[in-house]
Amino acid sequence: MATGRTERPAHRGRGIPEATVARLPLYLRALSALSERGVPTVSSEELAAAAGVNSAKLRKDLSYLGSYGTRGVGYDVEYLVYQISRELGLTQDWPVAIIGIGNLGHALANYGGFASRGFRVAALLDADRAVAGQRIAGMVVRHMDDLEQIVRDDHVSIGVITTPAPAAQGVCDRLVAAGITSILNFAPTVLSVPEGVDVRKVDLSIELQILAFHEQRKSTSDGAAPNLPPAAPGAAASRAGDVGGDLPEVMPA
Amino acid sequence: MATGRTERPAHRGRGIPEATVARLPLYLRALSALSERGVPTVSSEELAAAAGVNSAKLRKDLSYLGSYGTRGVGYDVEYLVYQISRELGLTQDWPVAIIGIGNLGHALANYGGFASRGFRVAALLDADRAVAGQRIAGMVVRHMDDLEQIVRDDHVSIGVITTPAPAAQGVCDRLVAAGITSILNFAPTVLSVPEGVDVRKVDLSIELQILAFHEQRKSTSDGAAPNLPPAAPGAAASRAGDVGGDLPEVMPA
DNA sequence: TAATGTGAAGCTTTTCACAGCC
DNA sequence: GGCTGTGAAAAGCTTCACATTA
Repeated sequence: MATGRTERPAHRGRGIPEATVARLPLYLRALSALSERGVPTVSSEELAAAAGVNSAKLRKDLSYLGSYGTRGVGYDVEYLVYQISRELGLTQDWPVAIIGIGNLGHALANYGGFASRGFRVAALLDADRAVAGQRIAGMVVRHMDDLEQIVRDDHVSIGVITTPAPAAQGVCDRLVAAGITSILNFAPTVLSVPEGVDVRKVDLSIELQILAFHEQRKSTSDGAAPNLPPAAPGAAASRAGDVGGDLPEVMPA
Repeated sequence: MATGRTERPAHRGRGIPEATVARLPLYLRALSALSERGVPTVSSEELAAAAGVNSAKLRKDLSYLGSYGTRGVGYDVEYLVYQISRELGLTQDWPVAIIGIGNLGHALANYGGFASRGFRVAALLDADRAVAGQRIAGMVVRHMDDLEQIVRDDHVSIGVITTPAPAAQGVCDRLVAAGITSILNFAPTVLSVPEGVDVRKVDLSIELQILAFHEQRKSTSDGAAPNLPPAAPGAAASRAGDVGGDLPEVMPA
């Protein structure tokens, strides 16, 4: 999410669009796969296909980083891996702390994908003293009391919040107070943070609801229902204003 | 409000912008909290604050659903909860299958947030016969062999893929062949699907990389480094200088 | 009077299409 | 000949500001 800061480093050619930044990791992943297969160069068409975007968009995106391709040939895979890694800041180490060691925190602690690109799980924390002390994924879970000290000593730069929703804002505030300016929030709640702190969220429930919206459209607009869903049992009952009268169970044409 | 009239809600049909759809769940969550606290009405200003957006955007978003507010007053909380729920398709039941019961699948199976809004975990599946048969979150894990039958018999409408990346496309293909048209993918890979199938992805590693990008900018553009990150291991510490790049060699992490 | 609903303006992102270069 | 890099057009999204209405 945008920092809201208006001041720009005034570097010529800087100012990569947010939408582009969000796709760079995708390109990087596709390039890494090519690299492992020993492929030396790749065209925008091929790379775009591997990343699931169209080639014009890919070329435009890459053009914000510089002119790293060769006309008539394509892009050097290794070179591009390096340039994107550098742009994303993956050539440095990013110690991460996971706060809230429930089911999800536990799963993330064991998730291999963390380590792969400069992200290193530096600490696991939990508010429950029964959890603190446990050994998970080769690390001892620390108690929340030590949060500030851990952030300082281990130079934690990214906090991952996997607590229950009610605890999330409090944890967030403490992270921010401890100097952390990048937070990944898995708790289903909106976090409010001061200017300059970036929060990104991962929200299962929101994703499902978006899918449901489109799924609903599919079965109502087509005559042919793919996997007909069973009728609704407990729907939100309307009070306040009889809703049923207006648009009762619409089935728009 | 809402009398028996069949006045069409302004933008019905193909009309609701994708960006708006993605925010409706956020509004719904904020409204549900208000509802539980017994708040009867809410202004766009208040609701927007609770959802973390600005009020003009909120009003515009809601206007795509219809004119559900009252000038001078605000929105009726219960009524709006119902309208958004209906628009999102949450007044019906959405049986979900989770495929791949590793750490993450396990965590999701136990995650309470599923059940809350019409999403019901109908089945857990795994390719490993040692996992199939186990009891998790009150359900018996089924073997992948039964996928097609389960999808059919339980009217599964959404597939959640939590397999390792290499297995994901195969699972996806089978889901699609079985008639599923909505997929939530947690595997770090691009899925290719035919037209008409919706895929949404949740990707931890991408989110972290986006955070890293902004974090890097902060420390290089500001004089004041918040939590100074330790220098990279072997990486060429090329700072914000542009192109210049040579180094066709990679710098993996 | 207070707060919605919405044209219009301003931005951002995507797509097009082709000049330029290897 | 093939493919990148990029202006320009189109589409999509956000914000403004105010007429409108309960």
